[in-house]
Amino acid sequence: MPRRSTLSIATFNVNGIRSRLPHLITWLREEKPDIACLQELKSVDQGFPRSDLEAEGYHARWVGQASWNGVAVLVRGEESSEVRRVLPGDPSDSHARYLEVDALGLRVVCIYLPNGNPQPGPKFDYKLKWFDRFNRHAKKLFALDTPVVMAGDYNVVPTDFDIYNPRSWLKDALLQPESRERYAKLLKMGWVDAIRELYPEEQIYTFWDYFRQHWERDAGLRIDHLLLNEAAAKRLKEGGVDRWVRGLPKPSDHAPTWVKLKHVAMAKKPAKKSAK
DNA sequence: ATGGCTGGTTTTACCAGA
Repeated sequence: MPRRSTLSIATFNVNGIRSRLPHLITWLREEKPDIACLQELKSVDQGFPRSDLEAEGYHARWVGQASWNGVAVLVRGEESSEVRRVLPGDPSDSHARYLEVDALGLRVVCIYLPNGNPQPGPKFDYKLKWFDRFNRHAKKLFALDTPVVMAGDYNVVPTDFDIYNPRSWLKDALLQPESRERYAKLLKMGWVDAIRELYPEEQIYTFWDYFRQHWERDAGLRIDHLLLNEAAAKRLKEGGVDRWVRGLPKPSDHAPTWVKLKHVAMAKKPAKKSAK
């Protein structure tokens, strides 16, 4: 296993893992995240490119689904251990949107929160219900002594500062007060929005839609988030957005977003006996 | 108010994304 002084954890909505595999591999080689949470695989379990990623040195766990959704966690040079692959609270929910693992001394939660458009409507109702279930579970996770990182596509623009211009998005599910209230509730629990913590006064975007040359005009939204519990927030060193990946030809509409945490000791050395 | 673009499937037409 590679020696690590810091741990980097990234989240990347790939928008189709098979069509994005070349970009994903280019990015993994260039940035070498220790842990990568992926969303929108749009692939059944059998279609997941496990061996391609293993050839790059990454062990993967994933939850697939035909056509839509799908999440995965990649760990460089080490296996993760699965904690759960279903968000608790609704046995009838069959969407592949959640994966929770232990890896490299961290608890890592990878989420693909429902988009919720159009709103109002059943999809928006589903979004809010999913969000409520997530918040209930997040409350339990926050209490862990282990550092916890909840990373993913939250499909929420937390404030008007997190979008180039809210005007044409006012009716969108991503900006609704009901969505924002639930995100704010997480922060109120104590979860630290790592990117906002690091850049309190900069406009940071993680998503640029494919329309109207939004990328070229840097008309973006910040919707991919990494939330840290206290133990993780204490170790926060840096973070950022790998915008260059959004600039590649035929890109995902999201860019990888990441944090670096001071390394978590994996095992304590036996205490030295005092020399008295 | 609409549509602009993209990936995946049900493929030359659709759904969903955000």
